[in-house]
Amino acid sequence: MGKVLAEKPELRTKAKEITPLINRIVGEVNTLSLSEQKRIVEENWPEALQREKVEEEKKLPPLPNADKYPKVVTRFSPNPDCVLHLGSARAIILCHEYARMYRGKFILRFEDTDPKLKKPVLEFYDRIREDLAWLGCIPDEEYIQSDRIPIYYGYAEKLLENGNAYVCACQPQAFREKILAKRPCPCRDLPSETHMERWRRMLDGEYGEGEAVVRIKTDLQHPNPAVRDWPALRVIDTERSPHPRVGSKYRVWPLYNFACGLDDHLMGVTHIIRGKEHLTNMVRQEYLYRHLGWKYPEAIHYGRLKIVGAYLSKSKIVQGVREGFYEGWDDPRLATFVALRKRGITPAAIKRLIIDVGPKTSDVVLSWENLYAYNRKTLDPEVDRYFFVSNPIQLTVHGVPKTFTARIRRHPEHLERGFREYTIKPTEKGEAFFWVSKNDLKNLATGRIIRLMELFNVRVEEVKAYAVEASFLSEAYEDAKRAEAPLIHWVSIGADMPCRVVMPDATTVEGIAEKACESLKPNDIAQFERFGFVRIEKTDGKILAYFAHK
RNA sequence: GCUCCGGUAGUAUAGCCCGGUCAAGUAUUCCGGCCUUUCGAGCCGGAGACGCGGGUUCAAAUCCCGCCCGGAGCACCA
Repeated sequence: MGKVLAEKPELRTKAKEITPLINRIVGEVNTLSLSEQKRIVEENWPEALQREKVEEEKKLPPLPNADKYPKVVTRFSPNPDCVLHLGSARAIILCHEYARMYRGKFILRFEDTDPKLKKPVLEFYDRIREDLAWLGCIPDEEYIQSDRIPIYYGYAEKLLENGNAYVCACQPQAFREKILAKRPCPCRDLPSETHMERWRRMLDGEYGEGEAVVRIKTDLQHPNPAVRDWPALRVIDTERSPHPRVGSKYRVWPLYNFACGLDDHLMGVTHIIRGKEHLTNMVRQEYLYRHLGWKYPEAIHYGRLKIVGAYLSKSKIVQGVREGFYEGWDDPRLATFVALRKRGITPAAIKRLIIDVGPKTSDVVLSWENLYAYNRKTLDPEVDRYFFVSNPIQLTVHGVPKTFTARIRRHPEHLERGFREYTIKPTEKGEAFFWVSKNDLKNLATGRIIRLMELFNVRVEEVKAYAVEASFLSEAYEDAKRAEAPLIHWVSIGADMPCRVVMPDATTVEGIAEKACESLKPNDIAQFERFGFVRIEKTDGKILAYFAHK
């Protein structure tokens, strides 16, 4: 029914007449058997059974009103008080991606205007730049708000002169009561000369912390009390709380809405992309823009992003690292970019995940599986494969008739990457020794036939606590296939090297890797077959690796 | 409490503005099969969702109303 109307919209007005007709025909068709129906369709409309497949890379929805601006400008504006983590990924990647999509500009702006409560830390300015570079989101321009204080002062004075702002010297509590009652505080209607005078005194240090604040006039009747006459600049005792970059040079510091509001316009930002916790801030800043005769940029407020089991709260991360609960900013339990990088999670995977999630306003709780799936897809064709035996136990094979040479491809689809080669030479008694994983013990029951991958087939004769005895069976892979023997990986004793893998929960797995892992370098990512993807951290004699995922 | 948002399979997303090719598409996950010297990848098949209740309409994931649930904001933080 719907299909008919969709294809022939001119029939819609006659919907009532058509309904019984269609019902009758559908009824008739349904009396036929399924195969009968299929046959008729094949005879008359064979093309109807063709299903086409179109798979395309997911793209971002278009930016609102992008064509109204000569150049799209976005910005990412972190407070340098922590390293960046997955929670920031949405802002960064969306801003950067949209800027690229429209051949616009992507700005990095450090919002370091609170030397007291959210004190910036010098090391993070660079760490944030590094995180961005790793993600491939290099800013076109960079600003630091603590360098721009005089600019903010200039606008403050202008607003004070015009009577669009005032210096409020009320006790915070007294002001609160007034504003909640939708009444002006005593300072609000004082002449602007008085406010200019008070402003001087703020700058001269005659007011202590909390004694005076510049407020932007809004609407006292506004339904949301948080919007009414919001604070724009306050006094901070920078002798006691010096700013890490400019020390105690300034005593009056702008607040978020003032600095951010001014800068977005001053830097020509056309599209603000930030979390929805800033929704009220947009309402507040719109008053500032009105006073200044500016047009507010387009704003997109996306929802919060979480990932199961990981803290994405800066304060928790900072606290955990400072107290030594975490090994550092790159502790594998953390969802910071440095931690993800250490584990071998690629920027490409993060980017695809964020684009997949898009800019919508509802909150999302991501599952790691989604990230892993993208990462696996990126890594699988790229990285080489090796054997790593976790929880090793010794396997002795008896009756090995000759010397075998195993040549194993580094990657099954890329022969040009070469081989790992091992010569298995039996002792005089015909024995050969291997490391195999205790995890495969379930396959090692007595009498069971198993195949050592790319080598030969054996029959398990005896399983002891930390050793397995087996006898040589045959070489041909086909035998193993016929017997439906499990394929397990192995490391030849003597052609091995120790290896430790740090898991995402910071526990470690001890094991033995094949000798060919010598060619791995720090930062390489490898696939340990039947174990998972790992990033190599250290290789001096003993390998240290971090586990990404299966 | 007040002021705003939001709710499609386990997870994420498309569709909603402009009702009908939606008995809801895609990715991942899980389960089977094929292929393959990995439990990986690939291919094929299957499982699994419109928060609830009313209304409007020939027709509702889509429009309207009520409810439920979730989130954010309510700082001299960003």
